[in-house]
Amino acid sequence: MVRRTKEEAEKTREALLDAAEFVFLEKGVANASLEDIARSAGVTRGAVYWHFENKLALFDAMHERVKLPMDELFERAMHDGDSFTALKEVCITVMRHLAEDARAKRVFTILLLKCEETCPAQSNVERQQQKRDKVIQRFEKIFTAAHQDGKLGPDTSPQTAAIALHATICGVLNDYVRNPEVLDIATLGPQLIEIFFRGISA
Amino acid sequence: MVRRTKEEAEKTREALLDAAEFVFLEKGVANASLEDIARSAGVTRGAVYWHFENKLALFDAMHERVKLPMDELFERAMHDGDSFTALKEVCITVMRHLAEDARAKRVFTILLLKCEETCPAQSNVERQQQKRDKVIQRFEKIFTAAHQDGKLGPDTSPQTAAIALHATICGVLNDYVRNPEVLDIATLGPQLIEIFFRGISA
DNA sequence: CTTTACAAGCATACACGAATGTATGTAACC
DNA sequence: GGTTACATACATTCGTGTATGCTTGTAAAG
Repeated sequence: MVRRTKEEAEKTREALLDAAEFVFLEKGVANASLEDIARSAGVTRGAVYWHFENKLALFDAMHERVKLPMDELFERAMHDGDSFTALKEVCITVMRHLAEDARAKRVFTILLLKCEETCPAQSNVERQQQKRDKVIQRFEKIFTAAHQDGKLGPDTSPQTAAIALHATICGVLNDYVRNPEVLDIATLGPQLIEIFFRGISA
Repeated sequence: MVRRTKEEAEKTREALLDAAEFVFLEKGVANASLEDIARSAGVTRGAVYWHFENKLALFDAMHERVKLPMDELFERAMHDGDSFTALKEVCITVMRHLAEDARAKRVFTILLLKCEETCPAQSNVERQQQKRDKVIQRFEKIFTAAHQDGKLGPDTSPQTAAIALHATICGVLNDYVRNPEVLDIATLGPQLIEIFFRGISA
């Protein structure tokens, strides 16, 4: 059955991206064939190669369709004020958002568990690194301000606190995608953030 | 050139496992062919199929050759006493060990970044889950004792503390393998553990 | 102490399927 | 009538698994 109008073609594209999420999640990116994805979307490989150049392009399109925790963390940490408590709120909001946005959760899980980082030159890995650095830099700025206000503990530098917060958040998200049914991030996330900030406070 | 004696055959086996580590690290598990690994070890695929049944068996053998952080964490947390400070030391020791043991670091990196978790029924994933549960249970026991001694903060349950500690450790290790040259785990690991324990203490 | 048979430890050759990329066909829209 | 949006068909590559060949250690037999 041929999609005729432009809107129907767009539907096919979206269906392919949706199918990619589920197939990648189930079989892993490397082990999933374009045939699998096409069939899951109710079309053939012809449709896939019409909309996307190849598997990598499909993967990238799927990736760019969602806003992942680290993107959101950076954006919100930029705009939502510099205060200590505001940063806490941002962290909690980002975690909660991942639990609520099923699509973001799927793609994030794929990136963490179902996808190999091949050569470091891969655009995916590079961008990931840059995001990480930006987030940590942003954290460091906020913690430096807090440090000057005497809010930080005496033996914790702003830089250490920034890297530590990033590691903590990554840890929670990591544990969450590995057992989403056990670890309830909506309640445990805030608690862990609370523990962390208590640990670095004066 | 044919390896003749039993010892030389064992050398070939070890060379294959070593080669597997480096090739998997570089190209990812799925993208690495047995041809790649054999050539990297200076032999042909014939040697690979003589020593191992297939790629999965080779992967498992490589995996079982090392002791990874979670194994060590469980063992040491079992034997090294139940005290609060002892647990801190255990966490730090485990982190430091990963930085020092190049082979363990390689395999751990492969498991985290270079290997897709395919079907959940895979033995690898299951064992990983069981280790995680055991470690957390062990943590919970120690924290329960600390709670009864009044060492724990009033609003943090032993269970929460256990999961939180696990997430924190995973976060550090995760960040470490992603940028080993930036994040110096030998100095930052202990600091983060310190922050965490300060956060949960009364 | 030599000879011989056999198996270990690989290398080489071959068959096979699976996935990819492309080329072509085809129907409907504009 | 041409282009869009696919389906279908084809060629090619790549990796796997297996079968076979070859060389050497090794142990039993004489």
